[in-house]
Amino acid sequence: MTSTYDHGAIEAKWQSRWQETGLYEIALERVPRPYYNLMMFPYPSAEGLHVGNMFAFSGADAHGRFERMQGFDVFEPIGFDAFGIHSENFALKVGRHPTELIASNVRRFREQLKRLGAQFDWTKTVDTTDPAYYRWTQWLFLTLWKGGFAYRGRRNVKWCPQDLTVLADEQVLADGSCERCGALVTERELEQWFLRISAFSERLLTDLDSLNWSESTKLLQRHWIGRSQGALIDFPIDGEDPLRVFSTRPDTIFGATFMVLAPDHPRTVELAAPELRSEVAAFAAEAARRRIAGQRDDENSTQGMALGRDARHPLTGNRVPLFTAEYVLSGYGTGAIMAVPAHDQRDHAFALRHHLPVVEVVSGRAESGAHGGSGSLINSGHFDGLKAPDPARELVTAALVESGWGQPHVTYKLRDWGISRQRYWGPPIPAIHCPKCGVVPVPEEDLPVLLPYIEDFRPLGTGESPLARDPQFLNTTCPNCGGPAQRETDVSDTFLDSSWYFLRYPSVGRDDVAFDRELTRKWLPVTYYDGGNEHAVLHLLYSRFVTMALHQLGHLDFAEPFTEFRAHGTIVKGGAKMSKSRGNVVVPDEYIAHFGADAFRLYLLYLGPYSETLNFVDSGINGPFRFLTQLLRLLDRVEPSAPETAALARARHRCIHRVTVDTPERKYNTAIAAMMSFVKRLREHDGPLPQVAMETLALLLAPYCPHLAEEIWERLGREYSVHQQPWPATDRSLIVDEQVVVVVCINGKKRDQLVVAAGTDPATLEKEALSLPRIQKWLAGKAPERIFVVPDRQVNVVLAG
RNA sequence: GCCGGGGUGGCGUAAUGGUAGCCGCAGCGGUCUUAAAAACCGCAGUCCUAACGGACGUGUGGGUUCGACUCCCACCCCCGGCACCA
Repeated sequence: MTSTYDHGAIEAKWQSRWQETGLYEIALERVPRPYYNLMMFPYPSAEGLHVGNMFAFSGADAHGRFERMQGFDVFEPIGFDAFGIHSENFALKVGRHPTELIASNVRRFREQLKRLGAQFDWTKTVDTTDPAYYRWTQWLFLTLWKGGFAYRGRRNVKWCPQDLTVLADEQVLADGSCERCGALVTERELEQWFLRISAFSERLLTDLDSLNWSESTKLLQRHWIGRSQGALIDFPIDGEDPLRVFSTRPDTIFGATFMVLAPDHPRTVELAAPELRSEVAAFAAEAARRRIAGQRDDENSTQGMALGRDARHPLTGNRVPLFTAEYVLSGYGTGAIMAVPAHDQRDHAFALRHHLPVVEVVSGRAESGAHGGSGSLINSGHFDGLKAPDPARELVTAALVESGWGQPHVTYKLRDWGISRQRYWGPPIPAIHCPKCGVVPVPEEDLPVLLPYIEDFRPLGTGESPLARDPQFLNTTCPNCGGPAQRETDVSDTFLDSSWYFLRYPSVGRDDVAFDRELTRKWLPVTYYDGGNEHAVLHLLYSRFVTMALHQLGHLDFAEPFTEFRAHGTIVKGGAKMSKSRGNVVVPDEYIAHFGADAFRLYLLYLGPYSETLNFVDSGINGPFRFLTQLLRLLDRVEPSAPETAALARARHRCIHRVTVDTPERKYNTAIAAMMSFVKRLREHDGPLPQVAMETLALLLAPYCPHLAEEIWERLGREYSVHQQPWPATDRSLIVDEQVVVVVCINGKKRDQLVVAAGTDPATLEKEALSLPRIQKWLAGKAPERIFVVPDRQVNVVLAG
């Protein structure tokens, strides 16, 4: 009896069959046509896999399965990104130790992922908290360090003076207070590890042009890297070193009427007139408080004070007074600017408030406030009349270079990657602090540096990681001199774990190398990467950096890790992001239990275009579920000897065509709609159904509903497995209709229609259209002015008047 | 503020210069049933009309075109990212 859809039994049956036969285990060394189908591995939260994960994995898996049926040997691994502050904070909250908590989350995730029925190769899975993995994360760090890409530096961290702990940015509330105790958060400077991503700023930017990635993702990266071209300009100060500024518009230098230093610029207090120094220092402190709190409004963007001292304009020798103001940031350019109030809005607002002169140097309309500055230079000495910004920018820069006060310069917003975390739940950074030898790397043969089990893993009050609590861990000997030494107690950022996991997958199981040279050459770079744009600038950029560095150090043959990247959309409900506080979280398990994984996958992909934000509707899954039920029931009507009518053949090939075109373009929704239409057509068909119709449906459905496709394939008497079959071919001669409806319009409005053979010539169409009684009536004896004929589509009769 | 992505029936969406609303959801009517569920058949943008038919209709206003959801200009709203980056 085939008429009931027992999805539970069907899905369990095929999942165990796949496992028994190792259908998705790829012989990585041997297979001839490697295709590395990667999706972003999940962070195993306590809530379990959410709908967003299910959606992404369904889409990415449909892609992988489709490519497999195109003849590729598709390697599709999955893993767990299980270290990190999120996990640790959650463990703190529920009062359990992350070691056991995360392990149980991972177990749950495995089960859920298996129920989804994706073609994951479970023999090649990765868990970032496994010493067999993080040993190589530590190796990566050492390799980068030895290669000159890691260094120690000082950076401010957010610090709660009451809890005596380092805070993550998201633990600071909008008013600058600690989310736990409400105390005002301050900053504290700590010595930390940095990775020199800025070494590749230019390459990370220019490579984007040739990468086959979603444009939306590339745009986010370009923005984040933030390249600006301009000049460094020195303004001399009597009796002091000159003050250096960066400007993207050196051509407006004649309009520089004052200068501004960031409150925390190292020279702000030093350059202030002696009687103002304490006041300037107080201002800087207050500015720092507001900056930590993330407070910014129009009021404090014009807040600032004079330093009581002047610089000199390098080209005119005029006096230019110095100020400090909050709107100038220490972290960008040189932390000081030449202010051109006529052509910069912020400078203009500041000048108004502090009654400073505004000198226009670019002609053009300036109705109110500053204008952007394109036009011709004025008030600029012998540069007057030059077109600005270009070519004036270049000529003024040249003059500055000649005078010795300037040089061309490119700056980037991208800053080096700070990887130190003063926390517990991460891989220990493999460094040793020796009083004699300084900071020395842990020898590679001593890896992994195991994360010790520490009962009390709460952050310490010293700004150090809780690992400092464990004397057994802390105290060691220097690998260099053999004397007593202490281990680095910070752990590394989770993003370091995920910056290289794709390199590991093919080499899982190898305990002698992070990644095998031959396997890596064969399988990487990743053929296709599917992921969310929330990782566009962190994970995806860090992975590119790590790959570039390893390439430069001779460990990889390629510099870019992901040949093709496609961003998927997000699932929302009621137009809003799902969140516990909104109470609109969908628990996928219930849907899968009730409708089956196939129906759930189909529903998620049918919701709309894969790359867009999509709205989850509770009852929506009924449609795809009914479709699968009907499809299964059609099997009862198959007679192997039944011939395929011409009309059915056309419908079938149209369906093949749509699914074949739409699937690789990730238009899963329209591909599914095409299959639904074909099933509808079969249901309306009188008499027995030809076997080929159902076989085709099984093949087309295989990427979307892998279990039911197998079931149908088997019930049709075909050999296991449907997923090893070649994709069906489209007969292009059959994808157009024999007869077409041609709409007849008067002045663009539909008035009647013709049914004619496809390909009828325009002259005939025109003649037949005009002879229609209804059209005759509209013409009312008048002659048409013009007639437009679109073959197989439309005849538009234009009447005067 | 800047940069993206959107705005189409009650809802999710389809159509990127040629019949707007494919495919679904929810709804309504019917068949079957003691009944309900399931299943199956049918209706369904809005307004006018007894009907034939007609008018209007893709965020708003303009434009290009024989013809515009689609292209151009201006604006409004929603979502996401960045946010004093000189």
